[in-house]
Amino acid sequence: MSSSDKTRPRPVTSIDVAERAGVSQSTVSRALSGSETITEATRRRVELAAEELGYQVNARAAGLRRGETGTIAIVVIGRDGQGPAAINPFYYSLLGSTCAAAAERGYEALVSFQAQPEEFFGHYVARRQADGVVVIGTATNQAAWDYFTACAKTAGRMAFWGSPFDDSVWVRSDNRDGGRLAVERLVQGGAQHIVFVGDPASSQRQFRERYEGYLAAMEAVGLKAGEAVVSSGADRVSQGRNAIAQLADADARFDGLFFACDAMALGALEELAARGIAVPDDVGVIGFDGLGSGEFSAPPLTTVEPDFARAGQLLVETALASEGERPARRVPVHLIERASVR
Amino acid sequence: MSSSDKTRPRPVTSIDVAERAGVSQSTVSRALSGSETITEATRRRVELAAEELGYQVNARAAGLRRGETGTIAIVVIGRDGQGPAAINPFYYSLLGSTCAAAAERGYEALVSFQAQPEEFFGHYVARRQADGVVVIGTATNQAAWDYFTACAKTAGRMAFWGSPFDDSVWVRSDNRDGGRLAVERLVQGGAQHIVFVGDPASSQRQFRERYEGYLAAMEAVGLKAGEAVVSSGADRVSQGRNAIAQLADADARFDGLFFACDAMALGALEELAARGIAVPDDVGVIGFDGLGSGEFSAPPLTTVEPDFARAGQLLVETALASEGERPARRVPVHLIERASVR
DNA sequence: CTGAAAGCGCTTACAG
DNA sequence: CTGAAAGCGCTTACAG
Repeated sequence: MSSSDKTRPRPVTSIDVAERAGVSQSTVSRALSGSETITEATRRRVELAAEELGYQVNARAAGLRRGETGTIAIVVIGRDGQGPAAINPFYYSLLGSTCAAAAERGYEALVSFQAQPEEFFGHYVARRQADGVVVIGTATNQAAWDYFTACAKTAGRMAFWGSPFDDSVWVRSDNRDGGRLAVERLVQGGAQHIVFVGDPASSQRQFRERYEGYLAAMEAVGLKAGEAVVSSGADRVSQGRNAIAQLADADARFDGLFFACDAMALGALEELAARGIAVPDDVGVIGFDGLGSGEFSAPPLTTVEPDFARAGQLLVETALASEGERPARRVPVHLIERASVR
Repeated sequence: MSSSDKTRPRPVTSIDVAERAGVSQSTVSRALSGSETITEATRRRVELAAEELGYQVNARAAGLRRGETGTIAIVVIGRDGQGPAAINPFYYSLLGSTCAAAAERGYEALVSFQAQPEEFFGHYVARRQADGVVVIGTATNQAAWDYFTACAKTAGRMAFWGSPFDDSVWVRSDNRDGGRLAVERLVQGGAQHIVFVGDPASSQRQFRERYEGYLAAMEAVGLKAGEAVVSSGADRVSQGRNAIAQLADADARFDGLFFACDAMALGALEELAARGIAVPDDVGVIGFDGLGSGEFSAPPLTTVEPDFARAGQLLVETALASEGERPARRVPVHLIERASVR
């Protein structure tokens, strides 16, 4: 009685299947792994036995023998001291598409959220838990990026989204093209005085690229570009809010606003409304990231979105690439029209 | 040359460490796993050798021997035919806190997104890839839930959030309490004619519980409860929009609206604005889920939010519980005050 | 086409 | 306290 309580049912092994099918263990292995060198009849017999016994091959044992893990590790970096609730939804979308991309290539995804130094861990490949690791998440957690960048040096097989280091193996949006898209759309909506909001010196390296895209596009359309507006704030949303306050207080002239990310744009939309500045009539607004929240803002936020599916694929490909290989690293972007530009 | 191209560096094993430290493999194992029965000096020597060689224990081999995986599988069910981009952000939050809860208990999280029947897979425990599995995601994918419910019958060690089956091993919000919170807050804001929007017969079983909470609370405060408003639509957002249209077209009288989920409330907010019905002045609105998008809607959406951290913990605990155990299954909820109620 | 045997890299009784 | 040996459940040369 007490013994039936604590004993889990012994898992069925390939030996059990072999016995039932009246073949050897090797044959079971071959039959179930789809080896060519097996009679159709034998295969059928084995499959039947496996089915009857509810047998599933022990992935760990198989992997150990084969030397591959069939797994990719995905670590999502959070802000120090904050839980997964504080993760920017952008990274959740990216996580989702990276998992999907892994599955597409037949890999499992081992996911972890890491925010504090005590919990940093990146040696999945050395520990043979994964064949590669992709790191995504906030660029603001300096300690985390230092850690993972060091990991990459010794371990290899890592791919980054949002790394503050230009020399690491990153995958990024085509940010310059995004800048162009935004500026052209704003101009088309009638804007002449277009301001870029975001810190080009941010640890989020992509911000600078977006600013450069803005610069190039402004020049191309013959408009005068301005300095980037840099505002402070605990998070992106309040940075966006503060940027508007800053602009208004300085009596700056603007009829188009391009934000380095949607979270800032969303904060800005609030502040704009609070100050009675009409969007899109007084000013056109475009963000970057394609956040779902922008669908419900007032007005809904027009934004530049990276191709998430492609981003996931590139991240996985890069993490799995062997020494010499270097897959594409730029993810195409497109404009999502909502209602914050005329 | 070509050989150096293809050979990955041979991973260092515990035998290498043993050799370097001048001890046996057993001793390495004991030293590194924190066994009591080891001299401090020996342990130090082994640790040093391991460090110098960059050794990490092969998790797969260790797990195979130990018989545990140290992993929990998390499957996120999506709408049939749609990718991870279409996942309700609520489930991303839940995914995040479930991963965090797993990590807290020292488990890794193996995550997969499953939407189409061809990709359904739940035998992680049988395959020895995980010690338990938690399933979350849309209740609308009937085929998926049928599949996983069947899995649970044979496999055990599964925990569900959002299952359309009342008899499965689920974890849910304290929905009745949520209903009470919403009604009381609406009443406090001056509402008298409070309508519940959502289908009590929905595959999302929690909707019915929220309706029941509404019913009980209405009675408790001495107000007349109405039938639930059920509207059609491809997704929750349009269902919310349509509910308002329905209500307005029927000239219904209402000054308080309680939605079965935030996505519906968000759609409703749009439709309300389009019809010139002022929130919160003409009508108070409360949703359910704590979606981040509600922070940016006009007005920001007051909502009932489950304790995500607790939800993750309960899900993990339940998936890991052995035969007889039955951990708590109700997650407490609280009201997030934003601005859609006076 | 199939089987017997070795071995993937650990951990854990079993001795000493 | 430490070592030699067995074994976790597979897969894959190696024979036949």
